[in-house]
Amino acid sequence: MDRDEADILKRYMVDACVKVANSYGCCDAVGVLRGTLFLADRPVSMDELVDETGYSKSTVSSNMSTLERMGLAKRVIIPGDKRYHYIPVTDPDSLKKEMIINMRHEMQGIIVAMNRTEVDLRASEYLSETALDRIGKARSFYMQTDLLLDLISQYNTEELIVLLQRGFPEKK
Amino acid sequence: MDRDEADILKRYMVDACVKVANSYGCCDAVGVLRGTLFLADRPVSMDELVDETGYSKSTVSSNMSTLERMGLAKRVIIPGDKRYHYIPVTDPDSLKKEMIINMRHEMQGIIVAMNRTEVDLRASEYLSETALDRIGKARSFYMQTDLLLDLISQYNTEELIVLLQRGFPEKK
DNA sequence: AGTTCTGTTCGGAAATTACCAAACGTTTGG
DNA sequence: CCAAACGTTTGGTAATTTCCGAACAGAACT
Repeated sequence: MDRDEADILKRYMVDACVKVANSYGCCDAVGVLRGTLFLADRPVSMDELVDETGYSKSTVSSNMSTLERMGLAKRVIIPGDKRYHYIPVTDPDSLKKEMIINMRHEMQGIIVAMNRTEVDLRASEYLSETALDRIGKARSFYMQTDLLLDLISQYNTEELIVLLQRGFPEKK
Repeated sequence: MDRDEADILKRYMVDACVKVANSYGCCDAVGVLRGTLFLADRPVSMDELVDETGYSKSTVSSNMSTLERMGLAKRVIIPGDKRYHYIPVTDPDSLKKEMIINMRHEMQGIIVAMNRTEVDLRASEYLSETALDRIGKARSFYMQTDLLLDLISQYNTEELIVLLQRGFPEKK
């Protein structure tokens, strides 16, 4: 397969991955690498990624590390080859797990901030009831969502779909 | 309340909001504005936001627009004042709705990209079974997740928690 | 030991982004 | 219908980020 045709094939996936990466605050390279890896038909070495993406070795190295940290790529050992090779993480359970971990992390950051703010607010002589009230309500939302995410993580997606499609049988 | 004390009060919320904003790919200003708005005890005009955040009028204007577009702030009319005033969006249903819309949008972008890639792959003479298989599996994951999000959007959070805590009563 | 092949880290250049100030339309009030 | 107030848009600039190449450190093979 020549380079041009490969690039055409990769186009849509790479674009989509870049968008996703950006939405996570990552640079384009992370998305490009993820998309490239995804469409490879075997574990890919760093040189090959350098070759296929056109990025430098250092760029590929650092961005593959972030992909690894995000749980979206894994290193595998190819017997008889001392280089690292990467494979994309594609199994539903891992992807779902990562997704939920990220979201919960975000929720908990907000909750902590709200708790601290509430303490400060109460200690302040210029107490704003509105702000306190708003914090209370918003925090309970984030805590509920966090709890919900915890529950969601205890089922697999198929089970969740069944449960929610069934709904509340008692009320018609 | 003097400026210094106000800043101390705002600190945690603003920090948390900046983090959230960044995780959505937004610049710091969006987070600062959101946090400031959140802790205000009444609708806030643009000048006040300029005052409190230290950003210029143009920066506040454009970033409040994005906040509005994201469904995290709303404009309200104060009778007898021709200026716009902003209030934060804090009600659980709106926040949840926005969250789910964003996620589904992302899912659907990926699904479309995978469909296109699959067509291209099948049309290619260098057909990679591995890539095709991987696309199939990953797509079904994203489609399932999209379906799940749709189901989730049909309940409110309390209901979801009850449903999931109950689980499958038939199997013990 | 030395040599070659790894992958990571570091400093600087290039490109992008965020921000501001000024100019510009719009609306409100006189 | 003019004047003033308001908010948005538009270059230009400063700061950040991204990326590369070179230097570096570590392993494997000779």
